[in-house]
Amino acid sequence: MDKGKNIMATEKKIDCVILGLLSHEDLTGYEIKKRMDTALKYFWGASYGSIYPALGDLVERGLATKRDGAENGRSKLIYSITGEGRAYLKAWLALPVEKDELRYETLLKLFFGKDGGEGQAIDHINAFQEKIEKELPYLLGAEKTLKNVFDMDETHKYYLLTVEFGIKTYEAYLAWCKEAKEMLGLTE
Amino acid sequence: MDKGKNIMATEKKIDCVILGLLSHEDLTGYEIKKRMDTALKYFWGASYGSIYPALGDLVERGLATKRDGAENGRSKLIYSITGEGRAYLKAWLALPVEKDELRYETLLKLFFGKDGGEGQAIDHINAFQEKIEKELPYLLGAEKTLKNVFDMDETHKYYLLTVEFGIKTYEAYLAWCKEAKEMLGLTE
DNA sequence: CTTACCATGTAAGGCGTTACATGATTCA
DNA sequence: TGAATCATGTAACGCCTTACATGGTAAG
Repeated sequence: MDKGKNIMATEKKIDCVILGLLSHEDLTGYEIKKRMDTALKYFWGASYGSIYPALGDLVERGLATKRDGAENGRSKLIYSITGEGRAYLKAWLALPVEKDELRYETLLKLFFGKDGGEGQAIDHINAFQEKIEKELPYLLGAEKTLKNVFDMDETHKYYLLTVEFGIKTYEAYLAWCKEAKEMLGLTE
Repeated sequence: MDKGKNIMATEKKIDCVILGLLSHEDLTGYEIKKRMDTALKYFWGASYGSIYPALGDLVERGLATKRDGAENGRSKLIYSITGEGRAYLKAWLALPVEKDELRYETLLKLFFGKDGGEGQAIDHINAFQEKIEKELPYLLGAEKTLKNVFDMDETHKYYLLTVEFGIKTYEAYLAWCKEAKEMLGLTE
């Protein structure tokens, strides 16, 4: 229940992500979801079903505040981080990382690939490759954009770091796809 | 509820992993867990709390059978895959991959790294790097072993494929760690 | 003799997704 | 006028981990 130096109750990751986003700018739940689907998508995801309840919690616990930001009849709730929220975020950032987790169904299917046959294994690799090839350009685009604002905003340097991670791993994935198909092709 | 060409009720991944392992050899629940903690650990994990109940289900559904394999007083339940189990596994392998998912808390903390400061960001990167450096030798060892049995057993070719994936990505991770620290060091 | 490993399981609870429900506005 | 996007939320359910509970054996 208590992990030693950890003073924080139970840092739910969703809370931390939201607070992190709010620490940069005020946002609506909808906008938070959009950030998750773009900037964070390569290493973290969340659905409305977890975002909205979390926002309610955050406000209740005094880590964020909610205000009405309706514009010409379109209802909108804008959230801001509080001082306590910033303190909470800072405390979480100081804690060591608990878990980095990768769950690739593609690798699972490949591991048992013998039972499905070579052609099927290659199909799975191709599907994987296409997905990566489709996403890589977005990362490359983000890299270019971010490098231009490099010394305009410190925040972007950290963002760039995660983009570089995505690019490097995606490129490694593509190299693997090529090799893997060759390996399978050799013995057919 | 129904994903088109998918005849299978709801292919729970845990069932598929277990069937996959059982398709290679008969195993106890304990041994299945060990496989997950070694060979599969780089891309899939599971706890006893999910393995044992799943094994029970599999037997109930006729996809596996259970037999007593007690040895000198040590109780042991050995599971085997059935013909239906093999058919189920084959059907699952033929379906397209639904989701490959990566959740790296390290990247999350880095994304919001500005709020924690440069030193902290570097600490997180170093911790990540150490973890990778500790695990890479196991993958390299597995690679060597597998390459020796390459044409002895077709099954091992597929296993090798996943090991190569691990090696390639881990090497990319290490390259990124180096670059990331340089990037942070530059502007201090 | 005690630590590590072998071995099986359950119960509670956490965390999150999917699907549902609703409704306004903007753009083509 | 219809589709896409903006916008907020709930309910059901699924899936899994953690912690608990138990007990035998092998090795040092």
